[in-house]
Amino acid sequence: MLSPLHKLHIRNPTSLVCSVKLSFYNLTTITPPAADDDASSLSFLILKLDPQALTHNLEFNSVYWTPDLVNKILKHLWNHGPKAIQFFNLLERHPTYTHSAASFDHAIDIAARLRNYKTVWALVARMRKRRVGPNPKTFAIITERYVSAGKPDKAVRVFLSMQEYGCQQDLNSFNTFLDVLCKSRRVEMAYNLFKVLKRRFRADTISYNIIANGFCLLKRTPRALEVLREMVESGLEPTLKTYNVILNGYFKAGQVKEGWQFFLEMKRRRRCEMDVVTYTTVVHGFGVAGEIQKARQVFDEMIGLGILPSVATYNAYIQVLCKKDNVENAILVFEEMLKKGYTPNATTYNVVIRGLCHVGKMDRAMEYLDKMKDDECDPNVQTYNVIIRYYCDEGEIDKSLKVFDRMGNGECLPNLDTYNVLISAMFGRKRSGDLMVAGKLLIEMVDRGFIPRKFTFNRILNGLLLTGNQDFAKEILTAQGRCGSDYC
DNA sequence: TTAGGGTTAG
Repeated sequence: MLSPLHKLHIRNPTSLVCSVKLSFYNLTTITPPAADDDASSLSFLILKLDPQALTHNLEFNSVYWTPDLVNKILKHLWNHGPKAIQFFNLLERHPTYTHSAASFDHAIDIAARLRNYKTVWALVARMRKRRVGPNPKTFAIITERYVSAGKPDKAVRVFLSMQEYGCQQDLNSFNTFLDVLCKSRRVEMAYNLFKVLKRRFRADTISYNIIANGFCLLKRTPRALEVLREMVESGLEPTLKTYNVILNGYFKAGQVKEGWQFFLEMKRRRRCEMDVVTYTTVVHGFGVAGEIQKARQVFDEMIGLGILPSVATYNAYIQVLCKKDNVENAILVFEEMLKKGYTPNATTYNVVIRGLCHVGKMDRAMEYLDKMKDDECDPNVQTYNVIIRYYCDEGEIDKSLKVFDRMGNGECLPNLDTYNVLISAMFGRKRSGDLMVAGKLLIEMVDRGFIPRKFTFNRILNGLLLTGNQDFAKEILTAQGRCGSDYC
């Protein structure tokens, strides 16, 4: 059955609205699960229309809304937070459809990323009122956002208050929160909390692995080993994952010799089986250290032992070949991967594209971008960012703007990095008009909920005042005013 | 989304 939304692939907003109305009115039966196309067409419509127009044009009662469709749309609108929240709120007034817990979680994540905590807590309250949450995942999201916004103390308070919101706390939520702190490099804080609460939550191997991995991320392998000693003393046995954490820790800290010794030790002790993650860690570790021969040897060894490489293994191997060997050799491995029947993912393409860009083969990088579409592997924001960045570095601003336009027309919205790279590039080239483009990009990014650095505002404002463009400078100042109260 | 391996470039 052809989706009723199939006609939405029209880039002209006016005709788009008409086709939506027509197709929605024709809709009488229950639609099949949301196709990606439906989600992107609806996202495109939501982006084009202001909320009022949306209420009038989008026939909410006629679309067969499902949590799956709503989640897909929220994902599409990830880099346009204000629109995503408007859409979510609009749909919340729907007469029959009610949001799922997962959709609430998405919306909460988006609001928290915009640092709009008032909305976050309002959503939590609504979630509770409708009896769909909040759940441990909701709190994982909220605490993670507080930590990454530089408010780890607030995150701890939120974690400790979970029960007041009717959300049960257990070892899982404890471990999740420890991991949130560790991943944001607040490892000491995580460790202190761990010491205080480990008895209450009956900390397990996973808790210790999380803390050890945190210290490894900080390249503090000795501290990680200390944590594991503590673990053994408390009567818990290390697992393969524990060993993989330490192995990775050595390589991350640049202790290649120690890593290799540890790997041999794991091999020697038969009781410790090794898996694809172990091998991927070592291939990547040697590669990053520039020891390509060793990386290749370990890669071959794993195949010889019958341990199947995963797509991640190939990605790691291809990446280090690009960086420390030769992009053509990396492409040979990419081709070999295809021959063996693997399906490359966006990361695979991204590392190859980056490799090509890095040696100035921009045309071939663009070919791979097209190839992604043919292979039904959607380019993501990182894909575009790499190409835009390298075009900018080469001074090919017009080409990078062309790629940027492709994003705007397609299914991938630019993120903070995209805007920062483009705006900086506008200052590298002393051409009249560039300042205006930079200013327009700046306003667009603010409208989409991104917060530019103060430096960026000042740079553009100074330029505009020097060229006597007072009116546009005022517009920029208004945009700056919309950046929130805790802006600095 | 209870833990371990793979994305930019600096």
